[in-house]
Amino acid sequence: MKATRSRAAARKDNNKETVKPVENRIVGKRKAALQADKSNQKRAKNETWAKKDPNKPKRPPTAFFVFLEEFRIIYKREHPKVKAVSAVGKAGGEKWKSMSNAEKAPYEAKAAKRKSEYEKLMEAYKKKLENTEDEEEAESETSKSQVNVKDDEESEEDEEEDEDDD
DNA sequence: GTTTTGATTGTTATT
DNA sequence: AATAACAATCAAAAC
Repeated sequence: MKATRSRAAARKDNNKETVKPVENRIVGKRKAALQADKSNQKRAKNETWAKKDPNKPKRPPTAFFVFLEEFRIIYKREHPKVKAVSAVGKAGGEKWKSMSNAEKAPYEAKAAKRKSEYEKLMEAYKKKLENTEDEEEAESETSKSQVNVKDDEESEEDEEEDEDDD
């Protein structure tokens, strides 16, 4: 199935996400863009790639994924020999469907919490972008009523660079 | 040697 | 509204 190279390859080809329509509806057959992302970051420094968000908040894990994280550990304990991620995925999916809403409740709750954090991160992320991208600030609100004269202290502290450890 | 793929479902994002 | 894309994972496969 090389046809399903997904945007992962496209990303390395072009920083732009050339979202090409999947074959038909094979949704569960493409991802792995995270690993490439790591390399992309490195490459971004070397090349003019740019367009790489260092701290872009990723989508919050769904209840299923939260459950999977736990299930993975269990599965590995039961099948220490299994090294295929697909195996856990399959088993997890099967079990997930076997669970009742009550069982999924805690996972959904956690997922919901993650979502909240995601939104918050997204907000901060957007703010950062504006700050970074704002080259010229149009100050045209002279006659308008500026109410932001309070205190706009921006929390800029997370600026740790990724150092490579040998 | 580095990059990609594989598999699951749910949720976010875009159209 | 609907559909596409992506969220983790880790080792093997592919290039």
